[in-house]
Amino acid sequence: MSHDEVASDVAAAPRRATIRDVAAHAGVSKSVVSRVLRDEPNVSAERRERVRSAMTELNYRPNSIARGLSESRSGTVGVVINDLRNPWYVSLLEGLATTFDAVDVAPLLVDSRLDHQVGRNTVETLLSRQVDGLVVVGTTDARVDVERAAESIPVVLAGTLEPDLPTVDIAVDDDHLGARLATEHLLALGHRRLAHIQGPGMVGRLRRKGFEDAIAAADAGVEHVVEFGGTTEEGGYAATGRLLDTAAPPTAILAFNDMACLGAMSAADDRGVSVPGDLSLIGYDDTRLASLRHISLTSVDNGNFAVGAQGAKFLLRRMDRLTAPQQIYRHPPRLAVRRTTSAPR
Amino acid sequence: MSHDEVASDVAAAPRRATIRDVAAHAGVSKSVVSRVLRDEPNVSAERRERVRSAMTELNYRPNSIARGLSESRSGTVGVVINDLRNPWYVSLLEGLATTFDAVDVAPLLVDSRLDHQVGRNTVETLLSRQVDGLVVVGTTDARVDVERAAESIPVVLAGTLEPDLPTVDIAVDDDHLGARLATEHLLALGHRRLAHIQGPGMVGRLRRKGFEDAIAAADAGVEHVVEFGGTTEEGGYAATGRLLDTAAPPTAILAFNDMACLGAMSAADDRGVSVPGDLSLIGYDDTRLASLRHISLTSVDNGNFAVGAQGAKFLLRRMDRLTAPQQIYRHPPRLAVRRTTSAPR
DNA sequence: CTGTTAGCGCTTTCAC
DNA sequence: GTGAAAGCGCTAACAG
Repeated sequence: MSHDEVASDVAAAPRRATIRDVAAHAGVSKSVVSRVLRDEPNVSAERRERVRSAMTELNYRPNSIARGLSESRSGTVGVVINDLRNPWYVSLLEGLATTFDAVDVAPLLVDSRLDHQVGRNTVETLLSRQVDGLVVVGTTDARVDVERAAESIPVVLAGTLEPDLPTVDIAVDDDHLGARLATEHLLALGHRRLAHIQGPGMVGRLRRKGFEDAIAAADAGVEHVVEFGGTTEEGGYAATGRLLDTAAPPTAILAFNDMACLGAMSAADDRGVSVPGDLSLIGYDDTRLASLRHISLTSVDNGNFAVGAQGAKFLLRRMDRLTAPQQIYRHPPRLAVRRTTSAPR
Repeated sequence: MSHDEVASDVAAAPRRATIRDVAAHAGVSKSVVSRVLRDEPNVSAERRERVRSAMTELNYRPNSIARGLSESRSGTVGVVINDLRNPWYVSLLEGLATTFDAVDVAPLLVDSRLDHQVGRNTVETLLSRQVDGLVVVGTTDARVDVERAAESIPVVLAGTLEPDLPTVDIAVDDDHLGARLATEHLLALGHRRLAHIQGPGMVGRLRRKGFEDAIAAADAGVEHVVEFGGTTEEGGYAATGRLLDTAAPPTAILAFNDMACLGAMSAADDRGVSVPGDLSLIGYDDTRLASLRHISLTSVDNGNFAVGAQGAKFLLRRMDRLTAPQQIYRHPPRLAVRRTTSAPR
């Protein structure tokens, strides 16, 4: 068969150089090239150099798919986030990415809410993509899928405590402590009528407990009330409405998160209740939102970068040893005091 | 060799069923299974059924890596975002993901700012992961890398106009129109001293042009000034400071984006300038931020979901035909009027 | 240290 | 219709 130019409008994309081409070019065998590629020791300095320069000359780039097939791993991990629109996860993701990058693992990010909308099973899709592990970021509604996944691949939770399985590691901030710190701050300012807007799941229960325990530890004479508000601005807005439209409204509110806290702020605005004059507010997560000047929310910094980084480390460890005993990391949170808290009038 | 149980703490993870197992189980050849897998026609109904049930029985899941190696494609595309912390891209991403999901392509999301920090080359990393294409979301600083990448794989720009290459498709909103709409709104309200906070790059220039053209088309007697402010809250804050601390400050400002607009809002707060009473403000992108009650920014909705969806379609098309002629999609923007604009005092 | 030889799980000819 | 055989680009034994 002659080597005539095939009629085609596609530029004759020069086939990528393969390990074989490099071997030929350097006058060695494939194996040597493979060894150089993986920085193995058993290669003479001279040939190593020869291979290296052959690689640059041919503009060689290893094919990670082929490698994956050989090593039966993909070099990717699935990162399941419930809803990308609430950006509390941003620095957690950065923590994950930084750690994974260092070992050449690529996170495959999926928004399970979105997947749900288009009717596909997030976890199943990731599994068929051969992800080497799974990071569940924040409360998930794909609980059973996660449990099933944990049977076949390493799974860690970051920023959530559920589902709590013996072979699933957990990296979170200490929600109980965070809520306690926030509440103590309010008590120290002199507030005596406090409210908490509770969020969902175990995290929600822990933050509530932290709130209540701080109050229980305080002098008597502190009133408190808990209202369910969820994770959204909307939820915080509604809950705060219910709290403020009472005979003796609270003088301070600890919200489940920053979004709900913003909702609380708006509810206060609507009623002419001044923040922090008439009402102190504390959020949770210390998102970028909280630090915007115009908002300037006092908020609990849950150290999400560290949580993400530790979650990634847990996963990497578990990738070596699927059934290792469960490890839990609780990051100590820190209160970031800004302009939505002050002493009560 | 005997089949003794090997001492191991790892649960004998039952090897995933392969196409071979399915074939054996169904009593057919690999080829038939492969055909069923890809919904090819030339398989008798009876055997097709047999293969199907063998698959379910064995809980078979195709290995996308192996498939990728065979078809020399990975089924992934790289999505390069400059900075995840400014969430203007969220719905653009949803548009991308929705379209890609439908054809089983997985977006590999990378934050080039973060990559830059850890000293790795975003585009190069993606290429070595064998992505089948590249989506550049928003202004990028990896311009030359993108240009190089465009030589070997399909590239589209979403929400940015640079680098403008003949084989790189573009999906954006019509920035000139968007800025014009916003400016006309201000003019219609009666404002006669307007300012614009300009952002970077071609998008920045277009929005500025839209601003200026709207004013040029208006009755005479409209003063205007442009101040560079960039994309961040910080930048908007500083620029607005400069604008307000003059003898005849503007009564309305069109900011480059919502973040800068929030900065503008804070600068106004600091000076006791009331919004919208003394100063009307318009953002751009209509992010989730803008619609938060407490913020309630008038903003230009750039239809990012549609932009993302169209960008994805462009890329899929180009994956069939790398050198197709350039296509450009300009989404018509829409002004979302909220509480930061009103007639001047 | 080096080269040879088998695969990894799938698609893709090409005969039958 | 169906099956056999030959890869995709790499890693991983195994002899030398």
